[in-house]
Amino acid sequence: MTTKLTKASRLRFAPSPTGTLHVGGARTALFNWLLARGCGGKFILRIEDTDRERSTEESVQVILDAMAWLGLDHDEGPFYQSRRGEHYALALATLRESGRAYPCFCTAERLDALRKQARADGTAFVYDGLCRALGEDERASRIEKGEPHVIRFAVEPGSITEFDDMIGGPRPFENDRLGDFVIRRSDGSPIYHLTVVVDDHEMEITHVVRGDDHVSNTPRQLLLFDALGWDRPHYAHLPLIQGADKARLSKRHGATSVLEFKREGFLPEAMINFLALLGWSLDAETERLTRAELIENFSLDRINRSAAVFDKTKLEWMNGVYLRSKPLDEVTKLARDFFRLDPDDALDLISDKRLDEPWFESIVALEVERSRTLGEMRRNLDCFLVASLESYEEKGARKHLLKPGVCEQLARTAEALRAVENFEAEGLEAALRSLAEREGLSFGKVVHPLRMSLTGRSASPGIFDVLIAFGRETSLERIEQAREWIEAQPPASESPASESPRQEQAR
RNA sequence: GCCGCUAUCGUCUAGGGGUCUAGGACGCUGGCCUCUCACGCCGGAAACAGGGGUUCGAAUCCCCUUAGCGGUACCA
Repeated sequence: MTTKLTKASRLRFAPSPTGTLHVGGARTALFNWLLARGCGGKFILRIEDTDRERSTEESVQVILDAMAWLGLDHDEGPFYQSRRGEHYALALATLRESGRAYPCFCTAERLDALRKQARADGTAFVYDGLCRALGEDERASRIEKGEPHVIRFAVEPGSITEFDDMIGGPRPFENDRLGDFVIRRSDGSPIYHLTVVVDDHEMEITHVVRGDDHVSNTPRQLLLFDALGWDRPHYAHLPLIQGADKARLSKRHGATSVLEFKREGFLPEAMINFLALLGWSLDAETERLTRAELIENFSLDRINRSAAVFDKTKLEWMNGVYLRSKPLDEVTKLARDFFRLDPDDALDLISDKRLDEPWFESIVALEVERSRTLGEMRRNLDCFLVASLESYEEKGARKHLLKPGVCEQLARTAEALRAVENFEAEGLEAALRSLAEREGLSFGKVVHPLRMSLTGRSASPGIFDVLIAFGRETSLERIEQAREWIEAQPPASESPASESPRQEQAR
């Protein structure tokens, strides 16, 4: 077995189903997947659900869904540790027979006391091996009596475990710091360290690539591999991902679950690209890499040794880049599916039907370059999808609608629009420009109130595009509604800034 | 507390003794484009944690300090 990855290499992702798949786990999965795909080896999915208290089926489903969304397909599995009890029991028996494991009857109270004492002494807690000294006869009789006990692994005192981390380099470890650790609970279930070792061996895992939080587990697992007489896999420990405050990523950092990003309208390919660049880089400038390029170029030796902060803003930028680079019909389909998927979204029947019309593609075209995610696009497109506007953006209304003369001017704008022969960009521009000229107004003074009337906002696609998207009839309707709204507003308050001339200037 | 890992712009990073007056990207910012917003384009501010060594020469090697993170379970 070599460090180099070959077609014979077998890697795995082994999450515990105790919550959602967060970006850290997703990155670990991605790195394993890239490595496997890059060398033509196998990628195995294993669900580590030996903790019956915390593992849930929903969580398993979430992991599966998230992996599928990201396109991280596995060649074998998913295997469930909860269904592999006999394999662990067998390994346990072997260890018992060879004398490398023994029953321990120490109570939680005694252990707690030892822990406190160690703390007081300024040293790390290590089990003192009390029960290791027990004779087989006593062990048998106490077990016979039904005394609760765990099984501990007997660590060779004074020994050293060393391994060469493919990312971190040589890591010698004093086994005395471990003490005889537990490998089976008093309820008879196996502990993680044992299950990983048994599974990694039986599934013939050659390279274990996992989070940095597992480094301290590695010596224990190595000890078990050795005691069982099995070959050790190679290890690579990935630096962790941190939140903006440099703390370990958690719920308080906002969206951290992969499926949350999906819900917000991120694209899996952008997610993959971004995650790959968290702790790994190809060179000094390459930012965008396709899946194929990642597979081809990804390698362990260009992985950073320091933790990276998850920067959502940059992810948003990258997602925008991907969105903009897609062909329009593809974005349209994505948008349509995304809009319909959102359970919180109350698209009425009429607009839902319109999602299938060519018209929908035309409005998507207007917002792609203004949207970084599909969610943002949904919000930007809202004014086109509702039957009528419910409100006007406050600041914009104050600036562009509630000014003297605007209401009347909108009436004349409406007239001009009614008179346009061909309701397309050229004709509309000519009409509005000549209107502005006749009125002695800047073009913007004509456009802004119109934009507010049509979209309810001060920012939108180009006004001609907006007019065309609505069509003459709806455009005129909205102008009329805006005029009614303006008239319904209480007269300008007596704030010094707005003063009297405003009313008088009204023509 | 103890053990371990890490330390380049706010963030992701390039850099592996001279080519570094430290490069790219996000973000921020000035400008151009312009009916607004975006997009795009052009410019700007912004970093080698601190202190000792080693060396003719240190962002690069070593040590210490500091800071952050991880681990310290009958969780995984």
